[in-house]
This record gives sequence, C-alpha cells and structure tokens, in this order.
Amino acid sequence: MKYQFSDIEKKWQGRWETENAFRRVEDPSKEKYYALEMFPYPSGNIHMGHVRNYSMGDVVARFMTMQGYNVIHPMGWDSFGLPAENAAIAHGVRPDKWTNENIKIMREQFKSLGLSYDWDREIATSDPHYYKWTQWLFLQLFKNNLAYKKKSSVNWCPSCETVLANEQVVNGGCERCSTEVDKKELEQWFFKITDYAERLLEDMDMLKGWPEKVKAMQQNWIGRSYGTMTTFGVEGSDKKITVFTTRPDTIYGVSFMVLAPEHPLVSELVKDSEYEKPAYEFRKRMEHLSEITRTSTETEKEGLFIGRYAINPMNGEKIPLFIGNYVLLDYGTGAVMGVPAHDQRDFEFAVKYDLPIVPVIKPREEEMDIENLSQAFEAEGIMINSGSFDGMDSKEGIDRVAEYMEEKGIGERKVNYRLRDWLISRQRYWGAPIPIIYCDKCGAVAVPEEDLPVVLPEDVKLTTRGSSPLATSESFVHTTCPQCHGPATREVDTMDTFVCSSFYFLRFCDPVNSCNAFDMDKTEYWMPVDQYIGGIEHAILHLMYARFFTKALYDMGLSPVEEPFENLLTQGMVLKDGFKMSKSKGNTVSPEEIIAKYGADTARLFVLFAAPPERDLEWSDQGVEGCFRFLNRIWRLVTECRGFINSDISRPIGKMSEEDKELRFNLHHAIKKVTVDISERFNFNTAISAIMELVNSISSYREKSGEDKVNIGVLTEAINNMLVMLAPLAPHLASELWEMIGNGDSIHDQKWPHWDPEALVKDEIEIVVQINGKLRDRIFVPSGASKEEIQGIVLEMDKIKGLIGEKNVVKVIVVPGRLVNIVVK
RNA sequence: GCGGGCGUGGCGGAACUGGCAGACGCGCUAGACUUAGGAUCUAGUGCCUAAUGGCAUGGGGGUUCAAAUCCCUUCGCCCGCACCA
Repeated sequence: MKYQFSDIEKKWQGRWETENAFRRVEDPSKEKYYALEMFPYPSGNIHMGHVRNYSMGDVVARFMTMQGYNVIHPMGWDSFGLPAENAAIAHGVRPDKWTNENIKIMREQFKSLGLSYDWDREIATSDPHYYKWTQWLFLQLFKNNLAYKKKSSVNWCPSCETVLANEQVVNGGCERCSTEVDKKELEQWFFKITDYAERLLEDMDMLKGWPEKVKAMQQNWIGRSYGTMTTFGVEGSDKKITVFTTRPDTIYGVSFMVLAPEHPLVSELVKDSEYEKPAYEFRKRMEHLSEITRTSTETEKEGLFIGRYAINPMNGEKIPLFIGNYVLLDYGTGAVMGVPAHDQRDFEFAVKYDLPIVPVIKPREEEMDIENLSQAFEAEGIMINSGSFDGMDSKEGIDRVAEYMEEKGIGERKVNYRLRDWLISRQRYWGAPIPIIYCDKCGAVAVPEEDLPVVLPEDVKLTTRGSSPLATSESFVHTTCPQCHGPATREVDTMDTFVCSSFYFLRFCDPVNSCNAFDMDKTEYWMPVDQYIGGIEHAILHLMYARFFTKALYDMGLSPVEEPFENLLTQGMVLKDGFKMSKSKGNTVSPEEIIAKYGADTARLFVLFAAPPERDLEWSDQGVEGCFRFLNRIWRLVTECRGFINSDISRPIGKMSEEDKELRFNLHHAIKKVTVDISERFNFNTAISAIMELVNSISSYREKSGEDKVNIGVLTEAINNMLVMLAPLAPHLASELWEMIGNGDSIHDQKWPHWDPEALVKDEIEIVVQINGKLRDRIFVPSGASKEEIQGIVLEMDKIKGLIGEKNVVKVIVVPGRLVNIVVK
C-alpha cells in the first residue's frame, strides 16, 4: 500500500472542517494559551516564508492543545494596502473585490497546509465590520488627546503618492518600494506615541520572552538621552534660542551656534538683511538634498553665517550664529551649541570656518596638548576655562552646571527622545477613512460613534495624483457638521494600515462583537498573546505600534494588559541559492507545487527541520526529498505492523528482553527530548531528528527481534507515542495512521505523552575512560556504581594498566554516568 | 562609531549547567534485491596514517583533570541604527 498523501490530506482537512475541530471558546476551567502568527497581507499567493511562519505557529498551537491548554489560534487578513489599489488602477477591478478574491484563494491555500485555525474568528481589516472599530479606536485616541493634526514637513513617497511615518523610511527610501523619499510641508494626522516613549522603553523589562535584538532595535529607535535645555539670548533682539545638549559641562567652550536651515527663527533673524537671500538659498539647496546625503556622516560639514550673534548665558560671551547642514530640525530643538574642542562634528565645522576652539575639559591624567587639538577631546576630564567650575570633574560638572542653570532660570534638565509622533494619514483610497468632519464653525469634529463606520465610497477616481482619491467623491466629501448641522466636509485621508494591525490580536478575542471593539471579559481571558511568531522586519514598525496601542487602550480601560505579546519568536528568511526568494531574482519555490508533489506534511516537515527557527533557511530540493522519504518510512513501518499491534495494550507484556528494554529506553528518551525541544526552545529541527531516531530504532527493533519475538506491548507503546509526537508536525499522516491501527478518538485529542523515568534507567551504562583528557577506552559499568567502584574497575583494566605503565597516577576524576579521567605524570 | 548576532565535515545543522565533537538529514562510496531504478534495504563516510596513533570547532593565548562551550586577544561575515547635539 502506497502513501497516498493527497487523498489522506484531503480527507483530514475535510473532516477538521466539518467537525469545526479547532473552534475554541472561553473555558474558565482550563488554562488558556494564545498562539498567534503575524497575519498576512492577502497578496493572493502564499510563499515559503508564510509556510515557515504558519507551520511553526501550527506546531505550537497543536502541541499546547495536546498539553491540555485551551488554545486560541486565529487567522485573519491585513487586507488594506496599496496592491489592491494598484490592481484597481491597472486592471479596473474594484479593490474590495480583488482583495476578497485573494483572501478566498489564500484561505484555501492555508487550509491545504492543514493549519489548525479557528476560522470562526477570521477577520479582515478592510471589512467595514472591522474598520468600524479601527475608526472607533481612532476616536478614542482623539478624545484622549492622543490623535492630533498638525502641519509639518513630512516624508513623501513619490511612487506610492502618500506620506510615510518615520519608521517607514528605510535608508532614505520608502519601506514598501524603496523609492527615495521627499519632504513635503503638509497638514497631517499624528498619534502621540511620544507620550509613551518612556513606558515603551521601561516596560521592555517585562518582555523577558523577546529576542534581545528586537528590544535593542526598539531601544535604539526610541533613542532616549538625558541632557539640558539651555536658552541663549540673541544680540539686539528679544528672541531666544533654546538648544539641547548632553554636555552642559562644556558650555564655557561654546564658540558658535548652528541652527537647522529650516529652523523657524532663521527667517526672522535674517529679515531685511544682506543675509536673507543667501540663507534662503542655502535652505533651498539643503531641502533638495536627499535624506541620505544630508544625514550621512561622510557629508562634509557646511554652514552659513547669518549675521547675528547669540549670547552665552553663562559668561555673556557673544557667539556667531550659523545655519548648517548637520543640524536636523526634528531632533532636539533644531539648534545646537558648537563646542569644537569637545565634539568632533563641531570641531570639523570650526576648522572649516576658522572659529575659535576653546578647550574647557582637560584629560584627568595624561598630558595632552589641549591647546592644539587635531580632533575633539570627547572624553571626561577636569573642567578648565569654566569660571567657578574650574577643577571640577566634568562628570560631576554635568549635574552641577545643570543645577546652576536651573537656579538662574537659563536652563533645565530634560529627557529627549529620538522617537517622533506616528504620522498616520495616507493619501490613498484603500484604507480606513479617518472619521473626522471639518466644519467652518466648529473645526475638526469627530464623527459620532453611532455613525460609524465611515464607509469607503465607490464613486472615486483612483488615478488622482498627489491627493487623496476620497476627495473625488462628491457624495463622500460633503456632509453636515454633527455639532451645528451646517454644511461640512469629511477628512479625505485614510489611515496607515499599521493602525489596523495594532489591535487585531485584541479583536481576535471577540471578533464578531458589533457593540464593542472587544469585551473585557473575553480579552481578559485570552490576552496576552502567549507566543507571537513573525518576521524580524516588523521589529520596530508593527511591534512598537502594537505595544503603543495596547498601552493607550490599557490606560483607557479598554485592554486588560499593558504589553500584548508575552513571547516573541522572529523567524528567519527562506533563501534559495543564498538569496531571499523573490520573483525578480527568479529563485522562488511555490508552496503549491511542493504540496502537489509531496504533500503538506512533507512541506511542513522540511521547513521545520532544515534550520532552527530564528535562523535563515536555505531551500534544498534534496532536503525535501529526505523528509518525504522519512514520512514514507513511517507509513511503511506502521502499515506493516498494523496486523499485529494492538491498541488496547500499550504496556510491555511479560518479561522484557534486552531489545525490549532498549526500545523502551529509546522511546522515553525521545519523548523527553521532543517535549523539551518544542516546549522550551521551539527547536523543531532537533525535535524532528529525535523522532527520526525513534523511527530508526523501532525499525531495527523489528529487524533484530524478528516477528515471533516482538513484544507487542512494547512495540505498540512505541508506535502509538511516536504517532502522537508526530501529530503536531505532520498532522495528516499521523491522523491517518492513528485511525488505521484502530485507535479511537482523533489523535489531536490525545494527551501529550509523559516520559517514564523508570524506562530511562539502564542496568549498565557506557562510560568513557580518558588518560590526561584523551579518550583511551569505553567500558560498561553498573548504572548504580559509586565513584569508588568505577575508579576501582577502571584502574584494574589491563589496557589502562598498560597505558599508565610506569607513570604515577596523580589524580582520578570520576563523573558518574559520563567518564573517568586518569591524570598521570 | 553604537547595538545585536554568527564562524563546527562536501552541505543543512547537533552537542543540556565545561565532560565521548560531528546527533539527525542531505550528498557521496560499496554491496544486496531487481528487467531496470533516481524505489527499498545493508555497511561505510571529519582530516592525515598501512596500522598503532596523531590532528581537528576562524587564528593566537589563557583558566581547567577536561574547553565548540568560560576569559583575553585577533581576523572575517551578517543584521539593525547612525552628523541624535
């Protein structure tokens, strides 16, 4: 009988579907487990990355179920986004239709992999029943002053024709299409994620189950620094310029000040002077430079004196004011004090423009020609040329100078973050409309909650360039003000799709609720996500936004938890020939083909076996063949045994032979290894290899024993348990064989096996004999032997005696169960 | 520059708290069965050596009875951030 994987897989997928086998509801009597994989964009085709991601999640879900947990394992679609809109423009299909078609196809593909999802919880972010709550949550943020609109210079992707959040600009290019990003002055909606900067940073301590790398990346992104805001006066003006510095101890060394060319004060300071035109031209030139050139360390410092002077509030010194390319408007205050002696950037600037370099810190010990620096001295040291602070250690000086400034009212200590507010407006059609109405009298007014959702109109021109397509729908734009009932217009921008994915894990707990986003009793039962699995590419974007949302909702009493994801697993990429699989490289392998050729179980097994989960996986056709052969070997083994193994007996019968004991040992050893590898480390690769070893050992047991001497109880126990352990990994085959050998209930309702410590005790164990750390022999000793006994046995061995010869035995180390090391001289 | 990680056979990768380096799989070699096999089974497979034995976890040094594992140093690679004041 041949292993007909395709019939088997269809049979079980059909059965799971009709039985609704993976539907789960709250059950207070059971401990819950929330297994979640990042939901996909429904592109219409799964790729190997999906297969890997979702296979891992499926093993976790099925395994935890067998461990007795009430496992929620939902799936849905991150279905808003540009591809649908672009397809609509290119082929004239409606975005909703295109999206729903794709979802249909992908849902079938997921089912063909045998993934154990509770499809009753399926959601799609582009479904009005879902985005109603995206909009509702927007309004909650709005009411809590966490959503606001402001005009600012924002990132604009000319290819996607929309603005982007800072997080979505990668190396100066668009996160989606890599097109170089421009700056545009626009009025846009933001979420005040900066209000949560400190908590996003601090609460990372709670994320014990997160990879260090991801935490480090977020820390880096939030970029906290402690410093001082110091206010400088401007000569001949009542204007003030505030700078942020982490080095107030160097303030006596300030010899110039640099403002960002876009700094709002610049135009006032140069007004009607000879510097007005050059400053304007300088700014124009900077704006035209790409973000990369502008912010590269390699770019030469460049600046322009603007004819004005600032006053150092510490010593009243007059210092020239510049605008310069290396000062960024959106970090700190957009202005820096130049301390060339102690900051390398300022040093380069000062050298170029021949500005004084005044040392105010000298090294603690070694003598250094502090008057003739060849580069900035950035280390700590002793303060000099600093008035009453002279002689003070600069490290202490940071605090003392800051205190002094606070006393005099010229400065204050401040924590500064690199993190910017999250820009969520998008000038595109296929997203959740921002539920705001503009009224000439009342301003920006929230759409009343009972009017949600604000549904996407269909009478739009999608091809409109440069502004939101929603603006082209007369019926959508014109409305009445909810407050004064006068004529008003709707906001025409839609929300960043990352907003939709910032709370979907909460909605999964209560997916069809039409009165609330999610009921607290449900989220309280299921949240937090116990295991989240997805790609590292979301380390900052999605994972930080989701954390922010969860915290904001927690503060509003809408989320039971402050952190959404207890444990995070970031899986590696699937590569072929050393590169990420991509259509443009032509190195893709289609999951559908692999499933057709070898079946879903083989596909799953391969992606789990070929590499540990976090590491990149190199695709190997031969590796796939190997997994297929392994499943065939199991098929043959079990079908050949089906006639004489008995499901009623799963314990050894009568007296056990050495072979019986060995098989039992191997079985319980495998149970232990597979259990530990899956539950503690998610090392599916080594778990699978342990099952392979077990299968090998069952085969050789049959070989050695011959049919007449097989202990049916021992063999049955081994095969049954092997199938149970195979069930989360290759669920179709395991189900089929389980049923074939006459076992009752579904294999997935079985309890995960426990290993029997008794079976792991051997009568005799092999230990290694070393002389001076070198392997010389191996011997069997009784497993209960004491150190002294083992030492005695070993020293009496002829081979060992011969090897020791005339040398003196200095020391004998005995590690029971492992080795004996004889140290001789 | 800062942060995270990696380096083990021909390949993917094992090795728990320091205790037999190379589990498992792929590939390869030989053999068996077969009309045939790219199916299946058996045996072998880190390198050097005829063998006893020696050498091996990027390189060098150290700690230890014992190091892939701990420490120092050095080289190489990957990823993230980066004129952050």
